[in-house]
Amino acid sequence: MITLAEENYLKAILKLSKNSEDSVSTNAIAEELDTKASSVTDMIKKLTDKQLVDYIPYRGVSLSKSGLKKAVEIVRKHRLWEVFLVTKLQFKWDEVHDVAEQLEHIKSQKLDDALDTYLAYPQHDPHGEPIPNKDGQFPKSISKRLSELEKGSIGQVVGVSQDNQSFLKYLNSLNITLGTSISVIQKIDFDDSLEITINNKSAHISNDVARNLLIKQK
Amino acid sequence: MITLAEENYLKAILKLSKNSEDSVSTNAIAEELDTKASSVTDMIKKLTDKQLVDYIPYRGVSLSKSGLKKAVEIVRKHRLWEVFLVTKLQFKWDEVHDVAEQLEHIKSQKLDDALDTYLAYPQHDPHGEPIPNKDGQFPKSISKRLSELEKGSIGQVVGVSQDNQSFLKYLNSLNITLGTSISVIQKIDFDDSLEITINNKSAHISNDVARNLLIKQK
DNA sequence: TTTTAAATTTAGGCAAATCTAAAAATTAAA
DNA sequence: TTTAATTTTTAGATTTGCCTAAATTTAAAA
Repeated sequence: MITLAEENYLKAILKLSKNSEDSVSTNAIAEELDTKASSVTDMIKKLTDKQLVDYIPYRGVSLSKSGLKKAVEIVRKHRLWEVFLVTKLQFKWDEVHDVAEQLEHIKSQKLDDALDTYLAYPQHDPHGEPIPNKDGQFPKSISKRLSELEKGSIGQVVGVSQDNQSFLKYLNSLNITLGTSISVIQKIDFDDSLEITINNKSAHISNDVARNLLIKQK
Repeated sequence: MITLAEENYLKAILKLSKNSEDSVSTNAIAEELDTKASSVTDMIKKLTDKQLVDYIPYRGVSLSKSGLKKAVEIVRKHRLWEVFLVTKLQFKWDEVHDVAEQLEHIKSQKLDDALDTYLAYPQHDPHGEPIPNKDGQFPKSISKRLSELEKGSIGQVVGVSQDNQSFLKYLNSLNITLGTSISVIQKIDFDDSLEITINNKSAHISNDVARNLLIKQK
């Protein structure tokens, strides 16, 4: 049996290895989970015993095959529940995270399947993040990060790659939501920030924000 | 913050005090939760510290006002989720218990409310058990236990007061489900068992079973 | 009313998941 | 290439929820 704490570690490792590829440092996990490095070392040993991760002391951890499968499963459940909350229960896209964080740990294969069917096999969650299918395959991405677009490009917001409350609230304040049309006016070399127009009104956003906005180009 | 284990104890105490009224014995709780009496004593002390129960050593426990509120809230969530699973996700009535047992611990007032609304404020779960409303009030019962009916009475099954898998499977084998028409042919004094007809086919059931069948009389 | 049986509590321990403080290993800097 | 700084691990504790075995209290029986 895999515990709730273990599931959260697997999820964190998956998230971190997405950005940097391959093995993840103890400190990075500690920060992600808001805990201490020593606690992470302890838990990693347990996960190693269960063969959910590969671990070389002082060198970092990576998910094993079964660990990856488990982690993807949790991500899948998280995103399916987010779809449920928004499309069926009328939650706003910035209200779903904490609840989905709990629901993702419910253990029932039958429930997962039934929910997927009920929601008509969605491929993206309310933030535009891809939902892996039953076999753990992610749908092909049709989007780029706003930070990767050329000057003069035009596109629509199809997602975000970070769903914390404060980021989503900031987007709301900029009048950016799913479907919002954005064009790149100017790219500032100095700090990689961007001059853009949002529904034809101009604005200035940091690279940090641009990197987390997923755009489907016109 | 109230833990998962604590919630399960509150629920157990509520369930047990429903049948016998007032204070509940350590042993009864241990049996209900499939644990040891000494563990129960430990936990009861914690619940006492949190003022969720009233406790007199060697004399038993009862729910305090806030403990009762909490316990009813959990029951409410359990039953709402059961309705969801059956009416939206097409679960069978004997498949929902274990999953609802997990879902009942999700903490989100907003979710509870939204689910209730989404399900159109149901008053009974798929087993016919009453669902308390937001304020903890149970709907008035329109049913009697089959064991309480007079010889010659006729009625329809509107619920069961025990939703464990084996009981529900037994009912299925007798062709008893919600809405099934039952009439009492004979009451056997010796063991309080009953001769009945189920959709006009005769059968013999124990008092144990009859006590857990909720009937709406014609 | 003693004695016996049953129920309950206490004492002492264990595993999971965390922490702080100290030690060891790795990386960066002089 | 030593030294210093950073990262990581180990050691030793703590809390939660549970256990077994022994002691205590209450209830039942002789």
